[in-house]
Amino acid sequence: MDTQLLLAHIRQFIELTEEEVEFLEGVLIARPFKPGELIVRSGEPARHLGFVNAGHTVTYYTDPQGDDHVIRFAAPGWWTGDTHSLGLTPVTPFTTKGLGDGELLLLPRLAHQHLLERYLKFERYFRQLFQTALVRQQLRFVENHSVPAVQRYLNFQAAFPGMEPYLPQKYVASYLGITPEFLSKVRRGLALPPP
Amino acid sequence: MDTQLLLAHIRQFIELTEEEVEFLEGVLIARPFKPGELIVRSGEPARHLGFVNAGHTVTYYTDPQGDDHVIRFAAPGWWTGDTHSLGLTPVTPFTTKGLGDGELLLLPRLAHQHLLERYLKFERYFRQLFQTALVRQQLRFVENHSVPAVQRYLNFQAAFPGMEPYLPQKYVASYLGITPEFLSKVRRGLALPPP
DNA sequence: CGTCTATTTGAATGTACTCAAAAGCGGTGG
DNA sequence: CCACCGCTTTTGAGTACATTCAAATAGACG
Repeated sequence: MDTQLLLAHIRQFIELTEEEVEFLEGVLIARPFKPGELIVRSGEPARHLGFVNAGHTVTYYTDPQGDDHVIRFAAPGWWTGDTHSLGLTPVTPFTTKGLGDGELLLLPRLAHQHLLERYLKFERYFRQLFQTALVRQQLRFVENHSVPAVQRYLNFQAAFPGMEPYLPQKYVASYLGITPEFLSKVRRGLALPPP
Repeated sequence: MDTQLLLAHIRQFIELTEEEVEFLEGVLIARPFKPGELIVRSGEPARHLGFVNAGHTVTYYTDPQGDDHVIRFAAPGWWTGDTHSLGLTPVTPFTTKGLGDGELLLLPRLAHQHLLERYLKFERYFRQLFQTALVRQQLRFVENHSVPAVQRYLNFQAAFPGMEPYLPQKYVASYLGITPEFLSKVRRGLALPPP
């Protein structure tokens, strides 16, 4: 199991001892995935947080009408977006799906709890993770009410350079908070603005 | 200084020793506020996280065009929404304003850092705070693209019962992601649906 | 190849916005 | 105490950004 990416990520925030690394590697589960494979399903009780080792993933919420709403994409070196999986409630309303081939490191919810109890230091790591994610999410929320869709699409491309080729457009549309049809028109408008 | 509300809030998540309580009370700053008073201003370097002891507050982001976008309201017993204040960057784009008379307990950014270094346990408290706030924010984000404004308004009333009388409508509108004019029309529509 | 899903395109529609102006409300000072 | 001033809320007309519905086209997969 290759934990290099994850360890490097953690070490950006806290220092790690041998013992901590070993504990961590003992509870992580390597989980390869294939294109379109559902890794964490909405409505399932077995939950874990995923760290992307290779490939890309999308995490989305399925609303009561059955429509999917993308919470976040993840590339190698990122955690997937299903923070709900770590919470107290038995089932998550989020689904995480593989895009293309790749591999995830799964941190089961219980292992996460044991990790935090045993090595309090990890609280700091996750605190910082959630804190920055929260601020980003707040700003993204504001953006969706103050910036038109075309600009949001351009901002998205600037924020995640090189990532778009791996993502189905319907998910990009959902991430931007618009319909796939409208994103198609937005793209057409950007492609031929001169006439 | 009355720290009862805050201590009770913290004790929902972690246990506190005498020493920790004393340290905390030593760094907190009681800050009464008057109607409309700006407590933490957008663009200012001096930053702190606020806990509401009495009254209500609103925290909003001011975009480049000068429009305000409400991130969150706070009632007694809640933290205000300016989590950005705890981050690394020198200035916050968020403003926190008093609604009516009230009092805030301010936790300065540096004191927050000392608190976390000295008593690692508080990392757990804030981790849980941010984690739940993040999930709520994610769900609120989705709601804004899957639910029409009228329903969002009703959801808002259900989620914060009894709070609306304290809040100017223009801020409620901003919280819902609509214009004040449109909220006015939404309310009129709800008031007289029979004809 | 044939099927299934994703994307594109177009027309009609709607939800929410902009702009403008009037009415309401609260606070302040004469 | 009341009149005035500024800000919030209401109302209306016209508009626009984005959606829904429907159908054609393009791609991916077995």
